[in-house]
Amino acid sequence: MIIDAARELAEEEGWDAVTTRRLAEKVEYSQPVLYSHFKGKDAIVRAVAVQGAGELARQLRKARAIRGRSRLRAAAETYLEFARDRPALYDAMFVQQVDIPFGTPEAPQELADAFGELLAAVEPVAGDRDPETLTEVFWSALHGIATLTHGKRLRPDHHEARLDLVLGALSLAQQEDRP
Amino acid sequence: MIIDAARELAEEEGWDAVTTRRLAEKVEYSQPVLYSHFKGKDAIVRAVAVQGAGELARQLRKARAIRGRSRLRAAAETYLEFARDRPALYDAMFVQQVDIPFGTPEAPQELADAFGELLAAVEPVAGDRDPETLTEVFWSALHGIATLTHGKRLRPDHHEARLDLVLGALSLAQQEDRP
DNA sequence: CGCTGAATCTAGCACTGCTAGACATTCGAG
DNA sequence: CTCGAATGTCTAGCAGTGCTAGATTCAGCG
Repeated sequence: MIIDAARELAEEEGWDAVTTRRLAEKVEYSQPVLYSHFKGKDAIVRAVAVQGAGELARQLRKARAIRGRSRLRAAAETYLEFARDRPALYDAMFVQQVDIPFGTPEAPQELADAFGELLAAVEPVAGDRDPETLTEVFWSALHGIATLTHGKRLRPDHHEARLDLVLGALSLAQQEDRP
Repeated sequence: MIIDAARELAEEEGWDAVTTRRLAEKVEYSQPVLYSHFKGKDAIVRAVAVQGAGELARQLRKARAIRGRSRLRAAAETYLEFARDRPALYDAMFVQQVDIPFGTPEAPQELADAFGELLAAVEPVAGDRDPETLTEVFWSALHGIATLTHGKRLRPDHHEARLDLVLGALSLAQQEDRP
């Protein structure tokens, strides 16, 4: 309930508006109650982030239904749409430095799932390249585009072209298509 | 002087430690003096960011001396080293949402210069791809790697491999090398 | 000397995350 | 059925934040 309220508040007015007092007001409890359920504000943000990762993994999984050549594109578009449509959620997951363990075994399942979905989309085009490392590169490119776009640091009307270039550069098939 | 103090404080203890009071103490003035020179804390951060962009542009320019096939690599390594060695500066420039105009003509010269350096490094390998858009993609990939690495979200011991994959994917030469 | 205007200061506002201690309610043992 | 203990919640407060109003100091100039 606290997590949902925090997420809604962040999505409506941004994380700056998520103060312990406003959050307490929204869940209709007094402020200190939050601290009996979470260690602090960071822990709440972390919980929202993990929940968001589950949501992202689910959406990527749906996109996975689209097979064949456009599967990498489907994953990329899904990822970028998620970042665009849920900016506050994306922020908590990947921008704010909430120290969630990532690579390690004690990383939340939701995060591992999301990465796994990306990996599954990348694997078919990996060729002789290491799939995990290539997925990290794919993810980095998407993350860079997502955050720089959100910060209005890329030309807005070249989004499609950028995506085409990323996919073209990463996928072997496209490379072989080149004359 | 205020800008330098802010940058030093941020580089030593992170942006969280940069409060108007501590900053005032460091420059040996009282707090309100800051507001007669800058509109607010954001303006100070923005000034530090612009200064940082100039620094990045200068380092990229030095790297430009290295010609030929490895020029793209030199730019990428320089960029990532800057992000790694000056994390606070990088944060102000590209992570915190300080609303600096980016694409528009009234963007600070320093930023245009930095982007221009990346563009110059990308152009030789662009082929029939649009150089500006490809530079945006290159930048996004580097930015993604920089921020995800800083947030401990990528496997630390695969940095070189990731860089190789990015350069291999973007450069036409490498593509033609492929059997 | 007297004045003006710029520069600087002290004091304070409304807010933040977080916590100590008081209070109420509920539950289990006798 | 009673009564102590445990649980949950509250009010009040601390130290810190960005920012500002108003008082004060001090230089240069007529």
